[in-house]
Amino acid sequence: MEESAYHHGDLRTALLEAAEDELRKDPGCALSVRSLASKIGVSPTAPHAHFKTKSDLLAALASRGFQTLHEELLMCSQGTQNTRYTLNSLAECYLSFGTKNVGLYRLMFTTGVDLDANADLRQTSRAAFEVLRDVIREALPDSAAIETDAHSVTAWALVHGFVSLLNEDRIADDIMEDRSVSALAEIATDRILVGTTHKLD
Amino acid sequence: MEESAYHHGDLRTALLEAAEDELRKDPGCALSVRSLASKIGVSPTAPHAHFKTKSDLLAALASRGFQTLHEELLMCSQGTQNTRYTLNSLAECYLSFGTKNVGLYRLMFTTGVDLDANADLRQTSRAAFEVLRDVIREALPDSAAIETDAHSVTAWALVHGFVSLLNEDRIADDIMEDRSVSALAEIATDRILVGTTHKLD
DNA sequence: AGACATATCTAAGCACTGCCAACTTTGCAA
DNA sequence: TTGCAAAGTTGGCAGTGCTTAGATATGTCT
Repeated sequence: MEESAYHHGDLRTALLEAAEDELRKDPGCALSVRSLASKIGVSPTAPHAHFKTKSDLLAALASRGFQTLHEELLMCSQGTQNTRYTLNSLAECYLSFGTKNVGLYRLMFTTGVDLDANADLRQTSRAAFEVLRDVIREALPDSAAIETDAHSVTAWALVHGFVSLLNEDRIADDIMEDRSVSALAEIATDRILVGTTHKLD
Repeated sequence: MEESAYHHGDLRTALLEAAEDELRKDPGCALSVRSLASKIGVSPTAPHAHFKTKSDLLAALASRGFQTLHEELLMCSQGTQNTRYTLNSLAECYLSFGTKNVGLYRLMFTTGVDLDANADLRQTSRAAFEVLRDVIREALPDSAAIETDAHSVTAWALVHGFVSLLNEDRIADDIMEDRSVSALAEIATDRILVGTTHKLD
Protein backbone atom coordinates (compact mmCIF):
# COMPACT_ATOMS: atom_id res chain seq x y z
CA MET A 1 0.00 0.00 0.00
CA GLU A 2 2.97 2.26 -0.71
CA GLU A 3 1.87 5.71 -1.79
CA SER A 4 3.91 8.59 -3.08
CA ALA A 5 4.87 11.19 -0.52
CA TYR A 6 3.14 13.88 -2.48
CA HIS A 7 -0.22 12.28 -2.94
CA HIS A 8 -1.72 10.92 0.22
CA GLY A 9 -3.82 8.22 -1.36
CA ASP A 10 -7.11 8.63 0.41
CA LEU A 11 -7.06 11.93 2.19
CA ARG A 12 -10.81 12.13 2.29
CA THR A 13 -11.36 9.15 4.54
CA ALA A 14 -8.19 9.99 6.45
CA LEU A 15 -9.74 13.34 7.31
CA LEU A 16 -13.00 11.77 8.41
CA GLU A 17 -11.24 9.18 10.54
CA ALA A 18 -8.96 11.75 12.10
CA ALA A 19 -11.99 13.86 12.91
CA GLU A 20 -13.78 10.91 14.51
CA ASP A 21 -10.64 10.17 16.45
CA GLU A 22 -10.47 13.74 17.69
CA LEU A 23 -14.14 13.65 18.70
CA ARG A 24 -13.60 10.44 20.61
CA LYS A 25 -10.69 11.90 22.55
CA ASP A 26 -12.48 15.17 23.27
CA PRO A 27 -16.20 15.25 22.49
CA GLY A 28 -16.29 18.97 23.14
CA CYS A 29 -13.44 19.93 20.87
CA ALA A 30 -13.96 22.40 18.04
CA LEU A 31 -12.77 20.44 15.03
CA SER A 32 -10.36 22.46 12.92
CA VAL A 33 -9.72 21.54 9.31
CA ARG A 34 -6.18 22.88 9.51
CA SER A 35 -5.30 20.90 12.62
CA LEU A 36 -6.69 17.75 11.01
CA ALA A 37 -4.51 18.39 7.97
CA SER A 38 -1.52 19.00 10.19
CA LYS A 39 -2.20 15.80 12.12
CA ILE A 40 -2.34 13.80 8.91
CA GLY A 41 0.72 15.52 7.55
CA VAL A 42 -0.57 17.43 4.56
CA SER A 43 -0.65 21.12 3.87
CA PRO A 44 -3.28 23.25 5.62
CA THR A 45 -5.35 23.67 2.48
CA ALA A 46 -5.12 20.16 1.10
CA PRO A 47 -8.55 19.18 2.48
CA HIS A 48 -10.12 21.77 0.24
CA ALA A 49 -9.83 19.39 -2.70
CA HIS A 50 -12.14 16.94 -0.92
CA PHE A 51 -14.42 19.19 1.10
CA LYS A 52 -15.24 22.58 -0.32
CA THR A 53 -16.12 23.93 3.11
CA LYS A 54 -15.72 22.85 6.70
CA SER A 55 -19.47 22.48 6.85
CA ASP A 56 -19.28 19.89 4.10
CA LEU A 57 -16.76 17.89 6.11
CA LEU A 58 -18.96 18.02 9.21
CA ALA A 59 -21.97 16.93 7.18
CA ALA A 60 -20.05 13.98 5.77
CA LEU A 61 -18.97 13.11 9.29
CA ALA A 62 -22.54 13.26 10.54
CA SER A 63 -23.68 11.13 7.62
CA ARG A 64 -21.10 8.48 8.48
CA GLY A 65 -22.43 8.55 12.02
CA PHE A 66 -25.96 7.90 10.83
CA GLN A 67 -24.73 5.09 8.62
CA THR A 68 -23.06 3.40 11.56
CA LEU A 69 -26.13 3.90 13.73
CA HIS A 70 -28.28 2.54 10.93
CA GLU A 71 -26.21 -0.62 10.67
CA GLU A 72 -26.21 -1.19 14.41
CA LEU A 73 -29.97 -0.69 14.65
CA LEU A 74 -30.48 -3.05 11.76
CA MET A 75 -28.56 -5.76 13.57
CA CYS A 76 -30.82 -5.41 16.62
CA SER A 77 -34.05 -5.29 14.66
CA GLN A 78 -33.52 -8.69 13.10
CA GLY A 79 -34.01 -10.75 16.20
CA THR A 80 -36.78 -13.33 16.18
CA GLN A 81 -38.07 -12.56 19.63
CA ASN A 82 -41.27 -10.77 20.48
CA THR A 83 -41.97 -7.08 19.96
CA ARG A 84 -41.00 -6.02 23.44
CA TYR A 85 -37.66 -7.72 23.16
CA THR A 86 -36.96 -6.23 19.77
CA LEU A 87 -37.98 -2.75 20.83
CA ASN A 88 -35.92 -2.99 23.98
CA SER A 89 -32.91 -4.05 21.93
CA LEU A 90 -33.40 -1.14 19.58
CA ALA A 91 -33.70 1.35 22.42
CA GLU A 92 -30.65 -0.05 24.14
CA CYS A 93 -28.73 0.03 20.88
CA TYR A 94 -29.67 3.64 20.22
CA LEU A 95 -28.85 4.77 23.74
CA SER A 96 -25.60 2.88 23.67
CA PHE A 97 -24.51 4.41 20.39
CA GLY A 98 -25.46 7.90 21.49
CA THR A 99 -23.67 7.76 24.80
CA LYS A 100 -20.58 6.03 23.46
CA ASN A 101 -20.14 8.58 20.68
CA VAL A 102 -20.95 11.79 22.49
CA GLY A 103 -19.14 14.18 20.20
CA LEU A 104 -20.23 12.48 17.01
CA TYR A 105 -23.82 12.17 18.16
CA ARG A 106 -23.95 15.86 19.01
CA LEU A 107 -22.57 16.67 15.60
CA MET A 108 -25.19 14.48 13.92
CA PHE A 109 -27.90 16.79 15.19
CA THR A 110 -26.18 20.16 15.16
CA THR A 111 -24.26 20.38 11.92
CA GLY A 112 -26.31 23.39 10.99
CA VAL A 113 -26.56 21.93 7.51
CA ASP A 114 -29.87 22.41 5.79
CA LEU A 115 -31.15 18.92 5.04
CA ASP A 116 -32.82 20.23 1.92
CA ALA A 117 -29.36 21.13 0.64
CA ASN A 118 -27.69 17.88 1.61
CA ALA A 119 -29.48 14.86 0.22
CA ASP A 120 -26.88 12.46 1.55
CA LEU A 121 -27.25 13.50 5.17
CA ARG A 122 -31.02 13.56 4.85
CA GLN A 123 -31.01 10.06 3.42
CA THR A 124 -28.74 8.46 6.01
CA SER A 125 -30.56 10.19 8.85
CA ARG A 126 -33.85 9.00 7.49
CA ALA A 127 -32.63 5.46 6.91
CA ALA A 128 -31.65 5.07 10.54
CA PHE A 129 -35.07 6.24 11.64
CA GLU A 130 -36.82 3.86 9.25
CA VAL A 131 -35.48 0.87 11.16
CA LEU A 132 -37.32 1.98 14.23
CA ARG A 133 -40.38 2.85 12.19
CA ASP A 134 -40.56 -0.56 10.58
CA VAL A 135 -40.44 -2.36 13.88
CA ILE A 136 -43.21 -0.23 15.30
CA ARG A 137 -45.35 -0.60 12.19
CA GLU A 138 -45.18 -4.37 12.49
CA ALA A 139 -45.96 -4.20 16.16
CA LEU A 140 -49.13 -2.17 15.79
CA PRO A 141 -52.43 -3.85 14.99
CA ASP A 142 -53.76 -3.07 11.55
CA SER A 143 -56.44 -0.88 13.01
CA ALA A 144 -53.76 1.45 14.28
CA ALA A 145 -51.69 1.60 11.12
CA ILE A 146 -52.54 5.25 10.73
CA GLU A 147 -50.86 5.99 14.02
CA THR A 148 -47.59 4.38 13.04
CA ASP A 149 -45.98 7.72 12.34
CA ALA A 150 -46.97 9.32 15.59
CA HIS A 151 -45.76 6.28 17.50
CA SER A 152 -42.43 6.01 15.75
CA VAL A 153 -41.65 9.72 15.92
CA THR A 154 -42.54 9.65 19.59
CA ALA A 155 -40.24 6.72 20.14
CA TRP A 156 -37.42 8.49 18.35
CA ALA A 157 -37.96 11.67 20.33
CA LEU A 158 -37.87 9.71 23.55
CA VAL A 159 -34.60 7.86 23.00
CA HIS A 160 -33.04 10.93 21.40
CA GLY A 161 -34.11 13.00 24.38
CA PHE A 162 -32.58 10.48 26.79
CA VAL A 163 -29.29 10.49 24.90
CA SER A 164 -29.19 14.25 24.78
CA LEU A 165 -29.99 14.72 28.45
CA LEU A 166 -27.45 12.07 29.40
CA ASN A 167 -24.70 13.48 27.20
CA GLU A 168 -25.25 17.04 28.33
CA ASP A 169 -25.27 15.84 31.93
CA ARG A 170 -28.76 17.12 32.60
CA ILE A 171 -29.97 14.21 34.69
CA ALA A 172 -28.58 14.91 38.14
CA ASP A 173 -27.63 11.86 40.17
CA ASP A 174 -29.88 12.89 43.03
CA ILE A 175 -32.82 12.79 40.62
CA MET A 176 -32.33 9.40 39.12
CA GLU A 177 -29.90 6.95 40.56
CA ASP A 178 -29.90 4.35 37.81
CA ARG A 179 -29.07 6.21 34.62
CA SER A 180 -27.64 3.15 32.92
CA VAL A 181 -28.37 2.52 29.28
CA SER A 182 -30.27 -0.66 30.10
CA ALA A 183 -32.45 1.03 32.71
CA LEU A 184 -33.36 3.92 30.44
CA ALA A 185 -33.96 1.57 27.53
CA GLU A 186 -36.44 -0.33 29.64
CA ILE A 187 -38.26 2.86 30.57
CA ALA A 188 -38.37 3.89 26.93
CA THR A 189 -39.67 0.48 25.88
CA ASP A 190 -42.41 0.56 28.49
CA ARG A 191 -43.45 4.00 27.41
CA ILE A 192 -43.49 3.11 23.76
CA LEU A 193 -45.54 -0.02 24.35
CA VAL A 194 -48.10 0.68 27.01
CA GLY A 195 -47.04 3.81 28.86
CA THR A 196 -47.16 4.16 32.58
CA THR A 197 -49.12 1.60 34.53
CA HIS A 198 -50.52 4.20 36.88
CA LYS A 199 -53.80 5.70 35.91
CA LEU A 200 -53.99 9.44 36.42
CA ASP A 201 -57.10 11.56 36.48
CA MET B 1 -30.00 57.66 31.61
CA GLU B 2 -27.17 59.66 30.10
CA GLU B 3 -23.92 57.76 30.22
CA SER B 4 -20.45 58.87 29.38
CA ALA B 5 -19.21 57.92 25.97
CA TYR B 6 -16.34 56.02 27.46
CA HIS B 7 -18.21 53.82 29.88
CA HIS B 8 -21.12 52.03 28.38
CA GLY B 9 -23.19 51.66 31.52
CA ASP B 10 -24.29 48.06 31.34
CA LEU B 11 -22.22 46.35 28.71
CA ARG B 12 -22.82 42.97 30.23
CA THR B 13 -26.54 42.83 29.58
CA ALA B 14 -26.07 44.69 26.32
CA LEU B 15 -23.85 41.84 25.16
CA LEU B 16 -26.35 39.21 26.22
CA GLU B 17 -29.23 41.02 24.53
CA ALA B 18 -27.24 41.58 21.35
CA ALA B 19 -26.37 37.89 21.32
CA GLU B 20 -30.01 36.89 21.76
CA ASP B 21 -30.92 39.27 19.00
CA GLU B 22 -28.35 37.72 16.71
CA LEU B 23 -29.59 34.24 17.54
CA ARG B 24 -33.16 35.24 16.76
CA LYS B 25 -32.18 36.64 13.38
CA ASP B 26 -30.02 33.66 12.48
CA PRO B 27 -30.33 30.62 14.75
CA GLY B 28 -27.41 28.98 13.02
CA CYS B 29 -24.99 31.84 13.32
CA ALA B 30 -21.66 31.41 15.07
CA LEU B 31 -21.75 34.13 17.69
CA SER B 32 -18.59 36.18 17.72
CA VAL B 33 -17.63 38.24 20.74
CA ARG B 34 -15.87 40.77 18.54
CA SER B 35 -18.82 41.29 16.25
CA LEU B 36 -21.11 41.72 19.25
CA ALA B 37 -18.75 44.37 20.60
CA SER B 38 -18.66 46.06 17.23
CA LYS B 39 -22.44 46.01 17.01
CA ILE B 40 -22.76 47.63 20.41
CA GLY B 41 -20.05 50.13 19.60
CA VAL B 42 -17.27 49.25 21.99
CA SER B 43 -13.75 48.06 21.35
CA PRO B 44 -13.23 44.42 20.34
CA THR B 45 -11.86 43.41 23.70
CA ALA B 46 -14.17 45.38 25.96
CA PRO B 47 -16.33 42.30 26.68
CA HIS B 48 -13.34 40.69 28.34
CA ALA B 49 -14.01 42.74 31.46
CA HIS B 50 -17.41 41.07 31.86
CA PHE B 51 -16.84 37.61 30.43
CA LYS B 52 -13.42 36.11 30.85
CA THR B 53 -13.95 33.76 27.94
CA LYS B 54 -16.45 33.36 25.14
CA SER B 55 -17.58 30.17 26.79
CA ASP B 56 -18.56 32.17 29.87
CA LEU B 57 -20.71 34.45 27.74
CA LEU B 58 -22.45 31.49 26.12
CA ALA B 59 -23.05 29.92 29.51
CA ALA B 60 -24.61 33.13 30.80
CA LEU B 61 -26.75 33.25 27.68
CA ALA B 62 -27.89 29.68 28.19
CA SER B 63 -28.64 30.39 31.82
CA ARG B 64 -30.83 33.34 30.83
CA GLY B 65 -32.63 31.02 28.47
CA PHE B 66 -33.37 28.57 31.24
CA GLN B 67 -34.58 31.40 33.45
CA THR B 68 -37.04 32.52 30.82
CA LEU B 69 -38.18 28.95 30.23
CA HIS B 70 -38.54 28.48 33.97
CA GLU B 71 -40.77 31.54 34.29
CA GLU B 72 -42.95 30.52 31.38
CA LEU B 73 -43.36 26.98 32.69
CA LEU B 74 -44.22 28.34 36.10
CA MET B 75 -47.02 30.41 34.62
CA CYS B 76 -48.51 27.32 32.98
CA SER B 77 -48.18 25.09 36.02
CA GLN B 78 -50.32 27.31 38.21
CA GLY B 79 -53.62 26.62 36.52
CA THR B 80 -56.38 25.14 38.65
CA GLN B 81 -57.55 22.63 36.10
CA ASN B 82 -56.99 18.89 36.23
CA THR B 83 -53.69 17.13 35.77
CA ARG B 84 -54.13 16.43 32.10
CA TYR B 85 -54.84 20.07 31.37
CA THR B 86 -51.86 21.25 33.39
CA LEU B 87 -49.52 18.73 31.83
CA ASN B 88 -50.74 19.59 28.37
CA SER B 89 -50.15 23.27 29.05
CA LEU B 90 -46.65 22.55 30.29
CA ALA B 91 -45.82 20.46 27.24
CA GLU B 92 -47.22 23.07 24.90
CA CYS B 93 -45.30 25.77 26.71
CA TYR B 94 -42.04 23.85 26.50
CA LEU B 95 -42.48 22.99 22.83
CA SER B 96 -43.46 26.55 22.06
CA PHE B 97 -40.43 28.00 23.79
CA GLY B 98 -38.06 25.54 22.17
CA THR B 99 -39.34 26.08 18.65
CA LYS B 100 -39.63 29.84 18.95
CA ASN B 101 -36.07 30.21 20.21
CA VAL B 102 -34.26 27.74 18.03
CA GLY B 103 -30.79 29.21 18.34
CA LEU B 104 -31.04 29.90 22.03
CA TYR B 105 -32.53 26.49 22.79
CA ARG B 106 -29.74 24.76 20.91
CA LEU B 107 -27.22 26.78 22.87
CA MET B 108 -28.87 25.86 26.16
CA PHE B 109 -27.96 22.21 25.57
CA THR B 110 -24.68 22.49 23.72
CA THR B 111 -22.64 25.15 25.48
CA GLY B 112 -20.00 22.58 26.15
CA VAL B 113 -19.76 24.00 29.65
CA ASP B 114 -19.22 21.51 32.43
CA LEU B 115 -22.18 21.92 34.76
CA ASP B 116 -19.94 21.00 37.68
CA ALA B 117 -17.91 24.10 36.89
CA ASN B 118 -20.86 26.42 36.40
CA ALA B 119 -23.21 26.41 39.35
CA ASP B 120 -25.39 29.12 37.87
CA LEU B 121 -26.19 27.24 34.69
CA ARG B 122 -26.74 24.05 36.61
CA GLN B 123 -29.13 25.80 38.96
CA THR B 124 -31.25 27.52 36.31
CA SER B 125 -31.39 24.37 34.21
CA ARG B 126 -32.46 22.39 37.22
CA ALA B 127 -35.04 24.94 38.30
CA ALA B 128 -36.83 24.76 34.97
CA PHE B 129 -36.98 20.98 35.22
CA GLU B 130 -38.30 21.12 38.76
CA VAL B 131 -41.53 22.75 37.55
CA LEU B 132 -42.29 19.72 35.47
CA ARG B 133 -41.20 17.43 38.24
CA ASP B 134 -43.48 19.04 40.80
CA VAL B 135 -46.53 18.73 38.58
CA ILE B 136 -45.85 15.07 37.95
CA ARG B 137 -45.19 14.37 41.60
CA GLU B 138 -48.57 15.79 42.54
CA ALA B 139 -50.25 13.85 39.78
CA LEU B 140 -48.93 10.48 40.87
CA PRO B 141 -50.66 8.48 43.57
CA ASP B 142 -48.66 8.18 46.77
CA SER B 143 -47.93 4.55 46.06
CA ALA B 144 -45.96 5.61 43.01
CA ALA B 145 -43.98 8.40 44.64
CA ILE B 146 -40.80 6.46 44.13
CA GLU B 147 -41.33 6.55 40.41
CA THR B 148 -41.65 10.31 40.27
CA ASP B 149 -38.12 10.73 39.05
CA ALA B 150 -38.41 8.22 36.26
CA HIS B 151 -41.68 9.76 35.11
CA SER B 152 -40.46 13.33 35.16
CA VAL B 153 -37.15 12.60 33.47
CA THR B 154 -39.03 10.64 30.84
CA ALA B 155 -41.40 13.54 30.29
CA TRP B 156 -38.50 15.95 29.93
CA ALA B 157 -36.71 13.66 27.50
CA LEU B 158 -39.87 13.39 25.42
CA VAL B 159 -40.57 17.10 25.01
CA HIS B 160 -36.88 17.86 24.63
CA GLY B 161 -36.64 15.21 21.97
CA PHE B 162 -39.60 16.66 20.10
CA VAL B 163 -38.11 20.15 20.18
CA SER B 164 -34.74 18.90 19.02
CA LEU B 165 -36.15 16.82 16.16
CA LEU B 166 -38.38 19.71 15.09
CA ASN B 167 -35.64 22.31 15.24
CA GLU B 168 -33.15 20.17 13.38
CA ASP B 169 -35.81 19.38 10.81
CA ARG B 170 -35.67 15.66 11.38
CA ILE B 171 -39.39 14.98 11.15
CA ALA B 172 -40.06 14.80 7.43
CA ASP B 173 -43.43 16.08 6.30
CA ASP B 174 -44.26 12.80 4.60
CA ILE B 175 -43.87 11.07 7.95
CA MET B 176 -46.03 13.24 10.10
CA GLU B 177 -48.33 15.79 8.61
CA ASP B 178 -49.37 17.63 11.74
CA ARG B 179 -46.18 18.73 13.39
CA SER B 180 -47.79 21.64 15.20
CA VAL B 181 -46.85 22.40 18.75
CA SER B 182 -50.36 21.64 19.97
CA ALA B 183 -50.50 18.26 18.24
CA LEU B 184 -47.12 17.17 19.58
CA ALA B 185 -47.98 18.48 23.03
CA GLU B 186 -51.07 16.30 23.04
CA ILE B 187 -49.07 13.26 22.03
CA ALA B 188 -46.55 13.98 24.75
CA THR B 189 -49.30 14.43 27.33
CA ASP B 190 -50.93 11.16 26.37
CA ARG B 191 -47.65 9.36 26.59
CA ILE B 192 -46.78 10.84 29.93
CA LEU B 193 -50.16 9.99 31.42
CA VAL B 194 -51.17 6.60 30.17
CA GLY B 195 -49.04 5.73 27.20
CA THR B 196 -50.37 4.31 24.02
CA THR B 197 -53.91 2.99 24.11
CA HIS B 198 -53.05 0.04 21.93
CA LYS B 199 -52.01 -3.06 23.72
CA LEU B 200 -49.05 -4.82 22.14
CA ASP B 201 -47.84 -8.32 22.86
C1' DA C 1 6.12 6.25 -25.67
C1' DG C 2 4.66 10.95 -25.50
C1' DA C 3 1.23 14.72 -24.71
C1' DC C 4 -2.34 16.44 -22.41
C1' DA C 5 -6.18 16.91 -19.08
C1' DT C 6 -7.35 16.18 -14.54
C1' DA C 7 -7.08 15.42 -9.69
C1' DT C 8 -4.42 16.33 -5.88
C1' DC C 9 -1.40 18.92 -3.10
C1' DT C 10 1.56 23.19 -1.85
C1' DA C 11 2.47 28.09 -1.03
C1' DA C 12 1.10 32.62 -0.03
C1' DG C 13 -2.13 35.58 1.71
C1' DC C 14 -6.61 37.77 3.35
C1' DA C 15 -10.07 38.68 6.88
C1' DC C 16 -11.65 37.21 11.01
C1' DT C 17 -11.54 35.20 15.61
C1' DG C 18 -10.40 34.45 20.80
C1' DC C 19 -7.26 35.82 23.98
C1' DC C 20 -3.52 38.49 26.29
C1' DA C 21 -0.69 42.44 28.04
C1' DA C 22 -0.02 47.31 28.72
C1' DC C 23 -2.13 51.47 28.96
C1' DT C 24 -5.94 55.14 29.59
C1' DT C 25 -10.15 56.85 31.36
C1' DT C 26 -13.65 57.14 34.74
C1' DG C 27 -16.28 56.79 39.06
C1' DC C 28 -16.11 56.09 43.82
C1' DA C 29 -14.57 56.15 48.32
C1' DA C 30 -11.13 56.80 51.97
C1' DT D 1 -8.23 65.61 47.23
C1' DT D 2 -6.15 61.59 46.25
C1' DG D 3 -5.80 56.76 45.36
C1' DC D 4 -7.58 52.83 43.44
C1' DA D 5 -10.29 49.51 41.20
C1' DA D 6 -13.47 48.84 37.48
C1' DA D 7 -14.30 49.52 32.66
C1' DG D 8 -12.63 50.40 28.10
C1' DT D 9 -8.81 51.11 24.49
C1' DT D 10 -4.87 49.89 21.74
C1' DG D 11 -1.73 46.73 19.80
C1' DG D 12 -0.47 42.25 19.07
C1' DC D 13 -0.22 37.03 18.79
C1' DA D 14 -1.66 32.54 17.22
C1' DG D 15 -5.06 30.12 15.04
C1' DT D 16 -8.97 29.68 11.85
C1' DG D 17 -11.73 29.23 7.19
C1' DC D 18 -11.31 30.34 2.66
C1' DT D 19 -9.31 31.94 -1.90
C1' DT D 20 -5.99 32.21 -5.56
C1' DA D 21 -2.10 30.77 -8.13
C1' DG D 22 1.18 27.41 -8.99
C1' DA D 23 3.48 22.75 -8.53
C1' DT D 24 3.20 17.66 -8.93
C1' DA D 25 1.46 13.27 -9.82
C1' DT D 26 -2.06 10.11 -12.24
C1' DG D 27 -4.29 8.32 -15.96
C1' DT D 28 -5.94 8.35 -20.65
C1' DC D 29 -5.80 8.85 -25.50
C1' DT D 30 -3.35 8.79 -29.73
